[in-house]
Amino acid sequence: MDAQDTLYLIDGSGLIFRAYYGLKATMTAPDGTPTNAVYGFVRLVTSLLKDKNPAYVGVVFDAKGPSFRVGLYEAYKANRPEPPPELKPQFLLCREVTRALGLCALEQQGYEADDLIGTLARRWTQQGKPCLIVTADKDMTQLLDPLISIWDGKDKDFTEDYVKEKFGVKPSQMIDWLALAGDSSDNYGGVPDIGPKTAAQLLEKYGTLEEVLRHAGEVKGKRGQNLIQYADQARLCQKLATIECDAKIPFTFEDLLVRPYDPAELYACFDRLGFKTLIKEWHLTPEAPKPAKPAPAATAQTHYITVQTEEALDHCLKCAKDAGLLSVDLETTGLNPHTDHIVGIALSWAPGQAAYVPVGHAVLEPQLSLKTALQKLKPLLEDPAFPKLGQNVKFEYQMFRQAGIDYRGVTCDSMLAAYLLDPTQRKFNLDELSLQYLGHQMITFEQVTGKKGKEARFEEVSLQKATEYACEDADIALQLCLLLQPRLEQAGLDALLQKMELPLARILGQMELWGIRLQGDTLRAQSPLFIEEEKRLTQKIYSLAGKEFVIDSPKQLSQVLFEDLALPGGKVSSKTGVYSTDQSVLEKLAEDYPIADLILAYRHCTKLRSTYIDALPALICPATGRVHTSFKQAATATGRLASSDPNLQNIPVRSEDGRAIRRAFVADDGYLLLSADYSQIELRLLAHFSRDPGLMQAFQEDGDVHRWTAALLFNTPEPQVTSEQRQRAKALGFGLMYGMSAFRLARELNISRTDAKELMERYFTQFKGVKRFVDEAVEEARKTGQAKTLFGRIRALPDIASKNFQLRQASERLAVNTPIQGTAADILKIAMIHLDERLRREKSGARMLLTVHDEIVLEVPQEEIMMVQMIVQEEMVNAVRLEVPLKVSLGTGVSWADIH
DNA sequence: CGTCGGTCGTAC
DNA sequence: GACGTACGACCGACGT
Repeated sequence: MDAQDTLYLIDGSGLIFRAYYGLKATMTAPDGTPTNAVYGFVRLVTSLLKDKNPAYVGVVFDAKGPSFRVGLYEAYKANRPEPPPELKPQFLLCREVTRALGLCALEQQGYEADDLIGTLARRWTQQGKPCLIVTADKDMTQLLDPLISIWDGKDKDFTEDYVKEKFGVKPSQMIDWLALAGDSSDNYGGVPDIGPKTAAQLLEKYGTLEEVLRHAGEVKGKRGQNLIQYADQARLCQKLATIECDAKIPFTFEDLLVRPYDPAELYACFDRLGFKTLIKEWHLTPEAPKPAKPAPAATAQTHYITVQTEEALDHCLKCAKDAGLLSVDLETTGLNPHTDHIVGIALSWAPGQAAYVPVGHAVLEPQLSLKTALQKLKPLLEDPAFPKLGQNVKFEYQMFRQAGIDYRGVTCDSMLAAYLLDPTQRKFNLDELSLQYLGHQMITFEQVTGKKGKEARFEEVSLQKATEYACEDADIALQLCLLLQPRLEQAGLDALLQKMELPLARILGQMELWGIRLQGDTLRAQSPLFIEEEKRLTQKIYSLAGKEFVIDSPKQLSQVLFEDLALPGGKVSSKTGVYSTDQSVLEKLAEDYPIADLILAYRHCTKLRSTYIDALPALICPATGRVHTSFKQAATATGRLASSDPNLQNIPVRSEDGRAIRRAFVADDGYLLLSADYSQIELRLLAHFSRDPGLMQAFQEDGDVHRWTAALLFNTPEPQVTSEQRQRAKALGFGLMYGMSAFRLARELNISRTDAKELMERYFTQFKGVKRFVDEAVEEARKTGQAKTLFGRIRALPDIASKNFQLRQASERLAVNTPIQGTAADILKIAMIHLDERLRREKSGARMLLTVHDEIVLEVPQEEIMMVQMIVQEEMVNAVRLEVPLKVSLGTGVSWADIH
């Protein structure tokens, strides 16, 4: 279905009412006029415009004055109360804003909105074109037919099945159903004693109202009598419920064409209503419209073609070979490489030049088969010497791999390039990058499919539309790569892209494809136990609190603890003014008040259950029985990876209950899990960067670094260091890397601020190199405006010289922490790349599955376990040469819990 | 009614 | 206010 062919009819009056009651009535324009209904209405209409990009829209309102139905029945809508005074002025405002948006506002004396909608919808669909009605009014379902569909403006489609399920009748019986059951909002009663259920039963049996009335004698009891007595009333109601589809109206469809809006007028309109967020979203300004700004780099002229023959594909390949590069973008049925498949391949070889090769669209036009297309493309795709470009090439790598192609020779990924240039940026999707770097607004997926999110099926899109969309993706990715490559080289980041991020993308793609085996039943069995425990704790907490409340709500909990029970509350949030109820506060309270302990236990239970026990089994891929996390390579400010869906980088390990969750992660049959993690990598990096002799020696001796530090710090022989001294040394070490304050250290160690301050000073006196490193890191950041890792990865620190003390201090902490955390991330990435290469060379059957910041998890054939342990250790330890040795600890087991 | 920020807790 | 990097569940205010 093509959005441009569709007529959209919006039931303005009905939606205004819904918006009014749905949104709180506290919103007002600067002049005091209530605006909640207008706001809801505008939100709906604007999102429709954005998502569907329609050509024809009518926004239909009830006319003032009586409708023709009053002539049929005096009391029609008589008991409907006047709209509330806060709503009344909003009707006119909605009409105004409709016009300001370039849409037609329709109304006609004597008719209700329904009649205009019915009439327009029928006339439009007579031309064989589809119509979508946006309304929340169930009465409208009588209009449903193959070309007329109804959407409630939120999440429901009023399909025939939906009507059948909800009301028990077919859409064509809706009028008769209303006639029998009545409609209180329109003040017609139908037949007494007959409600929705009975009406549906009768119509199921007899088909129509007239047939029901004819068989009234067969209906038992009072209802039968009433059917006879009130037959005429029912017939009248039938007339009232019938939407007039042949209204005399002066409009033509040309009136419904969406006109370009006048930005200045729209600004004035939104401004008067006080819709600030909308002004921002639409980039409106009070000035007259500027001429559309030319995109700085995006090519204005585009030549996109659809490839439907082998000859045409050959031609594209020749173009690519002549150009010496190829940008590739796949269109698929979805994002899961295990269950989804390729429906088309977009290729671009020069800015503005692209081709789309559809191979699996559910349309009648001729297409090449996937097999044919891939056969032709394979040599180029697998040629490591022929440069390929793309956006998020990890995905292409995965999809190609599932289709039997070993995608190689990628020399640029626009997402990764942009990430290296500025890793603090929020988003790296193609749309954002296009807007940011090329000043070009791309077509949205919704505009192409005409639908939102899940229901959208790219394979059903016409080849013409698909070509526009897919070619743009490949084209823009190519343009971005051409633009970003030189900038990378300029910034000295090219090697990181070529030698680190691009090779890693391939490995991550492979790791995600493997996934890790998860025993869902093991987890599912635990859920009821946790729920039981939660119930028990809940009751105990209620009884101690003396009332029931939502324990999960920090606000309510704080009220109970610190106001009702008047416990000593400490921290107060600056933003919300609520007493904190976090772990540290509750732990303090727990010394004296048992309720705090119970709440801690409750939190522990609900956390584990909702975040892991209930969530994880749902993410097991039915095709593989394993969970396939998504590793995000462009997510963190420091260069670390992130994991989501599920996040496998925060699976519990510290508590016993938590470890039970790790027990569900197991090796495949015949395999063992092998986990290798860098020991103290960040502290070792601190030693490396600072060249501090004391710290370096601690690692060279390969003992207990915290004990060693404590010995130096407290001037005590190592064996006599107390556990408290060791704990303090440990907290200091970590605190330093994070730029800790004396305040925090004091809290951590439960000592006074003065003692903490003195401790820190002692540390800096003893470890002079560390002090020097911290100062130099800050100084360097101030000079360059950025922090840098050992391998040249950068992070901009715009606030490093800020006059705002807080901002500046935060940046100074980042200046110290980012090189350490980021270098650790770099080292792990290098180790992964070396390890992958080595396992390949040794023809090992071991598979890398996960990585958790300083850890790599592999699945290893049992018979290879000894060899692979050696290999992993070697590659990790030798990933890089530092002033101090790297150390790796290894563990193996059937489950992930067996290892740590 | 949807979105989004705040708080909390898990990991390294 | 007051130690870095993430993801995500949940609540509840916001929008004007």
